[in-house]
Amino acid sequence: MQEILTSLSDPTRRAALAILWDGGEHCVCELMARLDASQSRMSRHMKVLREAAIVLDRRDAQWVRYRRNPDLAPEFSAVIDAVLAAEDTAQRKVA
Amino acid sequence: MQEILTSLSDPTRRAALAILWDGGEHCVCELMARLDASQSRMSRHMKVLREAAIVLDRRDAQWVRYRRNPDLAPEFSAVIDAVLAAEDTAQRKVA
DNA sequence: GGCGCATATGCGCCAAACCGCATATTTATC
DNA sequence: GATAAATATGCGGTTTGGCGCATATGCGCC
Repeated sequence: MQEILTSLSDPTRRAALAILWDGGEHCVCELMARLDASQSRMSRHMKVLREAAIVLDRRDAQWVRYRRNPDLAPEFSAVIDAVLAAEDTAQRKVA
Repeated sequence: MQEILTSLSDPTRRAALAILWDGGEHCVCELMARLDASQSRMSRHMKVLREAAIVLDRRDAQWVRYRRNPDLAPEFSAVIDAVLAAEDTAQRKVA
């Protein structure tokens, strides 16, 4: 739980999760581009998410593809879903 | 959202929320005792929760009674509910 | 084997978070 | 008005987190 929440307390990591939460695979380079983050920054953030077991990674040629961990305990998935939904709602309110 | 998650990333604050989430009022001295936290530590943690608008406080004689903020946006309440539920589940699994 | 692209990581720096200790403030009691 | 209980807060110290820069590593291609 602690690790999950620490992971969620960074806006860049939440944004990355919002992208990964579509269920698909996304390479670091894509995340970098979409989130306007430097390479080392993005890589480190993904490491945090990986070590918290929130996401899984897979080597594919020169890329590393990240994806949502489907085996994450449901209680934790529920937390992440709630956070992403809340952020989405807050976003819409502003827009 | 950032403030909410920062608030939730401390275990003492989560424990305090778990107590306050019964809907009742609880003074700092009670939280101190139940969470085995020093006075200044507890007071500061409650300040964080108050400034994030997660809880409300009320002066009552020499005590300050804290309670859940009923007007917290539902998206945020949902996040907190999910976190407390997850922690509860994790707890039961161990016990 | 050398080159180029994608990713990871060691290092040092700076900012933020948490804590204990001491002190201030508010209120009740006598 | 002095005293005691409950709470808040200024201060200094330690830890943790995020970052950029440089460098290492893995992989495909020629």
